[in-house]
Amino acid sequence: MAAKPRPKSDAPDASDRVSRIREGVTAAILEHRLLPGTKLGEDEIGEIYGASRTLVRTALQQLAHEGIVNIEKNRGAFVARPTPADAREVFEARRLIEPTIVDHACEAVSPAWLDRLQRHLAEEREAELRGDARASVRLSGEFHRLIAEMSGHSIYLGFLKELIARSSLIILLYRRHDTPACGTDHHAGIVAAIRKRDREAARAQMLSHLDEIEAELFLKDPATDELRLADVLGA
Amino acid sequence: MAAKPRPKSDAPDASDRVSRIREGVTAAILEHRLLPGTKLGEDEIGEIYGASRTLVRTALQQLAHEGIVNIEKNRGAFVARPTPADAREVFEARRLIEPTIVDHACEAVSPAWLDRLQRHLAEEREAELRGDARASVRLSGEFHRLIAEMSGHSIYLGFLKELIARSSLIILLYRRHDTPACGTDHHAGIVAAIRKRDREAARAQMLSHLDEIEAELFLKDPATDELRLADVLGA
DNA sequence: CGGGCGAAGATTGTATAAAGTTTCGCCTGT
DNA sequence: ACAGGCGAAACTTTATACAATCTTCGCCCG
Repeated sequence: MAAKPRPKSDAPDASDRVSRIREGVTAAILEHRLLPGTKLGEDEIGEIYGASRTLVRTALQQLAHEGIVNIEKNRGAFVARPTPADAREVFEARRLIEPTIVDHACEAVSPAWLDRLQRHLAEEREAELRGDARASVRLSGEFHRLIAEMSGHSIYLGFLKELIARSSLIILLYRRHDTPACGTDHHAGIVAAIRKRDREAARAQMLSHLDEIEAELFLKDPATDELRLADVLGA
Repeated sequence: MAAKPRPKSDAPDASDRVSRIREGVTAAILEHRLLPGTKLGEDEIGEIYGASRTLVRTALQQLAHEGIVNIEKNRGAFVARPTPADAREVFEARRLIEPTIVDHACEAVSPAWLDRLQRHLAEEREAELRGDARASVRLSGEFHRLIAEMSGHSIYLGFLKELIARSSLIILLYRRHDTPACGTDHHAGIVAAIRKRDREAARAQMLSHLDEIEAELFLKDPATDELRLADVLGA
């Protein structure tokens, strides 16, 4: 009669070693410590985490499936370098999915969740105040993921995790100015709408928030090899 | 000028050995030759494909990420058994994403694509006529994937591939009657709308098509262990 | 005769070693 | 001096061997 814990396949924070590697590398990419194009050698990572290449390889394959790492046959794994076309696709998908997610989040609202959101906003403000760009980037993505968790839809959550990870890379590559990745004010507005259970307002604010993020990107179209090279040299 | 400078990480039909295993197992699951709950032993599969466990393991991990296989620690891999709650999430996601996909497909329409769709419809009708249930199930899913490919959005395509695979399992588990998985007529109607570039009609038809599929499912809620057992014995 | 304990078997998780491929430096020939 | 090719080093890929874990079946005890 056990209630069936049912850890499912992709337990969010499984404490096994491959998850530690995956989350470590993910954090490094999302906080922009690892730049797009960086080679991720198996020995190198294995040394850092004290694991054999078998585990590292598993973690890298998962990251490849999430789209933030490219694995080239017989050449190795590299931090992904999304093209402008990729960027447009990612943001189009987010504009489609995230309004629906906040909609559901409005129905799942509870004091515990509101508290959690409030604490997150405080964390974001704090990071922004002390000018910690890395923490800001990470927290900014976590806000969106938090709302997806709140919605209770595991499929949307899985999709969005992928989209957020890719977005972080895109923002790094194509942001015009060094403005904060997401406006904390927008996030506060979204939380306010959720608190009032105003689904329409929440949808609208989420949509305009995403539009604003994308508007700050400079998505030049051709992305020819020459321009790519120029990017690398400039970086 | 090279049309394909980068094969990307998840090439759809890479001809390496792990892809062969993955596609073989996927096909078996999607054609309902492997039933939910079936254990997928590593040695067993490795023997079949003449590969070592390393490659089998890689393939199984990919399938786990796609959601059609569950990997339980120290126990092995099993064909996934989606719950009714999973089923509702999958179809909600499809209702959100697929109308947008056909919308884009309408803009990408070309004689070559129309021909491809037409040939696919013929294949579906043929399979249905000769009562080949396995081929029908497979082709039915491939129709939706074809439209996603047509839309040109690789992210939507990736998401939908996952959703289609899970849908196939869901339909197997929860279908009321032995009706064909998808009405071929509906597919023909959708193609007609695409040909006319009537985006609104295409969206509407796709939506009602999905509604109809879900309506034929019997998503009992509790899914207690006793009922599960009854399912197995009945199958 | 039923239930619990325990050892044997089987299966997965992990590490290490062998094999194949790519890349880059170096050398030779023109 | 430069272009082209040869070769070694480094890396990924694949296979195999070892360790840890779970399952199963038999046996003993109540």
